Amino acid sequence: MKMSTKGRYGVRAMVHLAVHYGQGPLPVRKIAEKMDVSAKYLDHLMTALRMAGLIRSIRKAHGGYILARSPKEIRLSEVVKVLEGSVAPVDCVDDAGACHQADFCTARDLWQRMQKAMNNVLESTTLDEMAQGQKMKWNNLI
Amino acid sequence: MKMSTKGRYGVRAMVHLAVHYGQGPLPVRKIAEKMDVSAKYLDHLMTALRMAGLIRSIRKAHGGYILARSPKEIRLSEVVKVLEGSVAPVDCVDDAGACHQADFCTARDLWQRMQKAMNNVLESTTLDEMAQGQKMKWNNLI
DNA sequence: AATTATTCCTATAGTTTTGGTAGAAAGCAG
DNA sequence: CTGCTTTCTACCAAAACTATAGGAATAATT
Ligand code: FES
Ligand code: FES
Repeated sequence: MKMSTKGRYGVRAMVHLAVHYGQGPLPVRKIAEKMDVSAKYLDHLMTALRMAGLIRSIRKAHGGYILARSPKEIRLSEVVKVLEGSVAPVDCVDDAGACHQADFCTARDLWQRMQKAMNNVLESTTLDEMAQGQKMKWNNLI
Repeated sequence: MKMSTKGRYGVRAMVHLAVHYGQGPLPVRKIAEKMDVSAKYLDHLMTALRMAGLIRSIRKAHGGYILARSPKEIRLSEVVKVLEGSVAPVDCVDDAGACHQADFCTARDLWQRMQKAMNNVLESTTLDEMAQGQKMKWNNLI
């Protein structure tokens, strides 16, 4: 039940963009530096986020990425979905055909309840909330 | 956020054992047959479940596996934990040292809420409930 | 027009995890 | 001692993950 670095890095990068929302574009290099991860790898994740319409790119010197919408209007469920795919713990939740005996399988009910529980958390959290929380943590340092 | 076949097969195998609880041991071969998966592979999972103390083996002709405790006393959280490890979506939830900046990371709060949500489902479900549900589905066929 | 900092595209590759297979040893009821 | 089962150890192929690399496109700035 682990999330890959795609989801982990991607969410954190989006929080960075949310924290700097309205302050111009943020280049991948800088985000990667702050996060202490490979910029070249983060590149790929940003591409996925861009193609999903969550961020926009400014391709030039001193360009970078900005959120496509206000942080208040981006739910974490969208971000995770782009990077990890559905949060279904097993495929038969989304597609009954994935398991042979799906119609008579109690386990499936359990997976469904798990998915619902996770989705509930992701759906009820916005990037703005996370950005606020992040700023809090930084302020407490002073 | 996918669960591997370990968790998927393992949970289903445990439900089988719960359904036949009190009716003597069930050999891996039969369980695998019912589930339509490789018996040799299921072997490994049963060994893990045995070593965790969830099932007991009877090693002889017409032997097999039985639940170590009543199905009412086995929560799904235990089963999943044995096979998938912690349900933490990322390692830093269980071990703050896993991420460099864990103390100042808002994402970690999100992962923690996700874990809690999942755990809540798994903790509040027993094997007995699943066995009852499974019997229901079968009865409805008639 | 050249410079420059950036995204964007495509390809490659090492490592780990997954999902199995194989074979033989050990236990024990009958 | 035979037959059915678990148990142990080892191995393996394919997929997924986690990158890395090199260069082309873009457009503001000089
Ligand atoms: S239907 Fe997919 S695990 Fe049972
Ligand atoms: S602390 Fe692990 S993702 Fe932030």
